[in-house]
Parts: sequence; structure tokens; C-alpha cells
Amino acid sequence: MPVSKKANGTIRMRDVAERAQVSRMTVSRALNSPESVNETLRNRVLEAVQELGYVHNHLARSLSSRRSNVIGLVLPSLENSIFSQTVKGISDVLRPLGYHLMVAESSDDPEDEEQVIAAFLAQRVGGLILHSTNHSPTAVRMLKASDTPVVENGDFPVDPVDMVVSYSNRAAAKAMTLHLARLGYKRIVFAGLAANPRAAERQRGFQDALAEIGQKSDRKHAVAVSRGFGGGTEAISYIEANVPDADALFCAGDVLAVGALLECDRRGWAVPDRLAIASFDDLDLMRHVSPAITSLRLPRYEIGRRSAQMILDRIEERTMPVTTIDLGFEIVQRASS
Amino acid sequence: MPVSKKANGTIRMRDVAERAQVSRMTVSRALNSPESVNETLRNRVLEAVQELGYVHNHLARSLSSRRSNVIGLVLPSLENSIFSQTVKGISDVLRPLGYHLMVAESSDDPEDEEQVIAAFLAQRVGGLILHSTNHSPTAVRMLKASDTPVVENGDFPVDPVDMVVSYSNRAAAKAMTLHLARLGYKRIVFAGLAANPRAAERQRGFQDALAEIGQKSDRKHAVAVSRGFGGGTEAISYIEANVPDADALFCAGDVLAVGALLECDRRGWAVPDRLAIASFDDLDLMRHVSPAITSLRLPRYEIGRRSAQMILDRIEERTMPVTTIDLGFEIVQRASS
DNA sequence: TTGTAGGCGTTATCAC
DNA sequence: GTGATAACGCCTACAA
Repeated sequence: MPVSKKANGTIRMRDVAERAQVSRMTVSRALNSPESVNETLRNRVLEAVQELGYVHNHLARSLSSRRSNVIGLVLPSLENSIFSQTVKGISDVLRPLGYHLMVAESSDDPEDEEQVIAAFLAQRVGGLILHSTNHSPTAVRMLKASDTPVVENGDFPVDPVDMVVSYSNRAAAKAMTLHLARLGYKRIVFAGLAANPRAAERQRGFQDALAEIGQKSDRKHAVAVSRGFGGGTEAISYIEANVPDADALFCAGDVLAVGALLECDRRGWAVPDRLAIASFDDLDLMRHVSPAITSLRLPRYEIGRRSAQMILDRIEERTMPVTTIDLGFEIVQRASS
Repeated sequence: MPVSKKANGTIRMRDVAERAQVSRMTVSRALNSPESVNETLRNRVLEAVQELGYVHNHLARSLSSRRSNVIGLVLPSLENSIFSQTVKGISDVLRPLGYHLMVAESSDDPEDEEQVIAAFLAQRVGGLILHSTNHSPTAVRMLKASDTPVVENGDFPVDPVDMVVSYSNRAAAKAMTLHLARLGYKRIVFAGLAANPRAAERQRGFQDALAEIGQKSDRKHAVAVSRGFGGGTEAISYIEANVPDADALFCAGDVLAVGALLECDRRGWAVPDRLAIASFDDLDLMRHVSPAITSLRLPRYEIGRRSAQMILDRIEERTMPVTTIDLGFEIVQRASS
């Protein structure tokens, strides 16, 4: 089969049009709304597309139509596997409808996030899903001015940019703390992460719970540790040095909890007899370690699905969707507490 | 349906130009090559940009200039934290030069990958980094016809699309197997993953090593298990049922190895005395479990860095870079073997 | 150093 | 159902 190629290499719609002996508009329609084109013509067009190896230019399409089929997602980190479920939830909605997801990383730093948001807006994405709820003023201004549908995900912002789909970090942490108290633990230590706004909310929830059960808030009972498994080790060392009579450790992150468990193992501390352990977020790993770790299961997949749906509803002007959705959480009690 | 639509729509370069009392070209230049514009004018332009909240339209820019500042990355999965280092390596090169990374997922399925590649090409990305080396014929044809710089990453393909930056899965697996043999292990079992081309190469390397030390290849000594921690559990069960005298287990993936270690723990099998364990890929977790797991350290960060550099070199026509780079690997011996 | 003209590849719009 | 024409917002090329 003869493959003709323009001098500059790229094949355009007009080349397809010439080959199929139709106008450019017919090619455009055959590609975008096939049912609106006579079958004979449509087939001629699609054949020409195949023969020439034509690839639709979405830049030009978006520029002209003023809409894009790309949705942007901004994650604090790609290192953290808790987000993979959210990504899957989003993709499952977008893919069948011809939209595409593009992911970028913000490092949980509002400056970085601003850069990334600016880049997405410059690309004129059709919508934006942000995990962080802590944005620079400039970022917020840009987002609002752009009229781009936005969903925030990681928590309930005090002042939402637009739509929100989340669970409450504070409520979840409070519930877990009350759960531990109900199991009889008296001196619970909370291990959080510095410079992580969601971990900070979790710490507030922890304190809410202590207040509710009438326990005096002791600063010693909350500590900020590093990210990663090492943070769990730090938490255990902290307990040994500062709260030796602690009977439970509630970690703001899953990896932390595993790190802590491994450190207990190394020291020969029995879990949960010497120290109970509970975790935020229910990674697969939580049920594979021994003892399996009690944790909060969060609706990560559903958050992705609903976020994508709300964006699409807005883009396709189907409805004026509810702007804030609380998807709750669930406590999974296991052997570690 | 009454949708709130801004009276004036979006702000364009011409609006900025009017406000700053210059031509559109001066605005364009002030944004793209500031040094080529008189300081006074430049400041007037940048001021107007601020005041109007103008956001550069990269769609129009790319369409007109026929170049894009977006680089696409296709990963088999976003669930796997081994890729986060590569992402960081790429970002570290791209960001300072004004390029942006967009990530998409292929599920290690050539069909899915083809879709994702088509989407990236339709967006006319400036370059593409593919972790998989196993593409559909259509995908390869599209890539080659597009003239887009491409780097493949996950292994050395038999027939590269374009550039390659990787280590050899086969060579690495062979080296680790020889290492275990040198330590005195006589009956090594290999646990791989079904439907993962890189794991298949690793199995070949395993067999290469056995052949080299003159050990008869026994089909029983290789098994395919599921992904995730559960796969490690399966591997141990397999050994108990089929190769009870095995003295070492070499896992094609890090998560597998941890799963296996945890299962040994549960069964009371001493590691490495009853069974040694070694892993492909050196996740943080490997040195935190006890015993720490012997593993292959792969140049994930460097792979990202070099890949991005090669793409940029090609885009900016700096050089005609070497097309295949082998970054090697390293064996990290720990207590588990 | 700055400006003018025209084109990048597509779609919206309005005729036919 | 199909086609002609004029945008979409920017940049290349050239002129001043």
C-alpha cells in the first residue's frame, strides 16, 4: 500500500481529506461524531486515516473547540502507593469516555503545587483534581480565574476552591483514638509527620478524642517523626525515652506503623501486649505483617471515581453537581490492638 | 442551561499587549525570551500580565511553534514505588529547563499502552519515555512515524524503537543467582510474575546462571506467583509442596520477597538458615525488615535522569546522542542470605 | 529592539 | 448530510 508523507513529516486532516475526496469538515466529523456522517463517506475517511497513519492533533482540536480531553491530577507524591487506588478510580471513569489522565507531583509544597497547576492551566486541561487542600494564594486565584472545574481530595478545606470529595482526616483520627480507648488503652501516643497538613488534622482529631473522654492533653503524647519506615523506628525510640508507660501507638501513616512494628520486633516488644499499634490508611501490607495492623480504611478508589464524575458532569454541563461529598471511613480492627 | 460564563472570556496575549501598549510579539518575546526585550517594555508587559492574571496558552504556543514542553512517561503501574525514583530523576532534569512531565499508566498491557501512547502523540508531546519494552506493532508504527524522541527504560529491547537507557534484567538476575551459588546455596528457587516481560527476562538470567555452574535446569525450580505480598506467601507454599529441600528463594520483585519473609516468619522458618531470600530491586523496606533482605540495587534515579537528558538533547538538537546506555546494577548482600 | 503578515491544524457556524 | 469560511491564540519569518 502506498504511504505518502508530506515533506515536513506530519500528516494533517487536509491530507486525509484529499485522499478521501471529501472536505476537511467531513473528516473532522467522521472522527468526532461518526454517526453524523454517511456510512460510505465515513468508511472512505477511516480508510484514508489508516493508510496515511494519521494521528489526530488534539492541540489544534482543543485550541479551536476550547475544550480539552485531558484531566490533570496533582498528587503530593508518586512514591506513596495509597494514591494508586484513587488513580484507578479516576481512570475507570475517564477512559471509557475518551478522556485522559495526566499526573504530576507537588511534594506537598504550595510553591511546587503552584508551578504544576500553572503548567496544567497553560495546557488548558479540562479539569483538575488536587489532593492537597493547601494552596498558594496565587494558585487559588489562577484556578478561580480559569473557570476550570476543580475537585479537592485530601481533606475538607476550610475554604474550598470549587468541589470537594473526601473523608475527614480529623473525624477519622478521632474515631480511631476512641476505638483504642474503648479497647482499654489508657496512654495512647500519636505519631505524626512534620509539614504534612493532613497529618496535622489527624493530630487534632486525636486530641478531640482525648478531650471527649476527659483525658488531659499531654504534649508528650504527640510526636512528629520523619517519613518512611525510619519514622516508625523514631516513634518507638521516642516512646522509650519520653513516654515509657505508653500502651498504644497511633501512627498518622501506614508506612510509619509498619516501621514501628518492625522496630518492636527488633526490641522484643510484644504487640499488642507491650504496645498496641494502629495505623491510618489500610495498605495491603497491613494485613500481611504479623500481627496484622489495625487501621483506618479510606474510600480511596471511590474518591477517584466520584471526583472524575463530578469533573465530567461539570464539563459536559450535565448537572450542577453537589459541591462537597463526604465519603466517610471505616475502622478495621486487627491483631495489633 | 445557565452556566456562569465570564463576560469577557479568557485573557489573551492581545489583551496584555493592549494594556502594556505594545504589540503581541513583544508580549510573546517578553514571556519566552525576556532578555531579548528592552527592560522598560519588559516590565510593562510583566506588570500587565500580573494585573490581568494572564496565563500563557501552551496549546496555541505548541501548535504554532511545533514544539511542546511536555514530556510523557508511560509506567506499567503507579502502584509500584520503585518508579518514584525514576520520576524524580526525570523531574530534576526537566523542571529547571521549563519542561513538564506527565505520567500515564499502561498496566503492562500493550493494548492499554497503545491507547496511552496515542493520546500522548495526539497531544504532540515533545518526547516520550516508556518503561515497557513490549509494544504493539501499531504503537511502534505510530511512534516511528511521529518522529518524537523516545527512550525505553525497563530492559534492553531486541529491536529498540529509538533510544534506550536501562540495565539488563537478565544479566542482573544471573549475577544474583551466581552470588547465591557462591555463598553455597545449592537448590535455589526463582519466583517470578506471570505476564510480566521483565520478570520473564529475570527468569532467563536465573537459568543462565544455573547453566553456567553446571546445574541441571529443573522446571520445578521456577514458579510464577501473583503480584503483591500474597505472591510471596504463594512462593513459600510452593516450596513446601514441591521443593521442600530448597535452600534459597530468589524473588523477581521486592514486594514478593517481603511477602515471602513474612510468611517464613509465620511458619517459624529461619531466614537464612532454613531458607535464604534474595530480591530484585532494593526498596527502602528491604533494609528495615529483619533479617534485612539481600537485593539488587538498580540505577532507577539515574535512568530517569539520563532518559530525560537524552530526550532534551534530541529536542534541542544539541547532539546526536548515543542511542543505548547500560547503567548496570549492584548486589547488596544482607542478612537474609 | 520592535512590529507586521501569515500560518500552525482544527472546529464553529452558517450556508447549501 | 456536506462544504466553505472564519476563527482559536500564538509564533515564525521577515521587515523596519
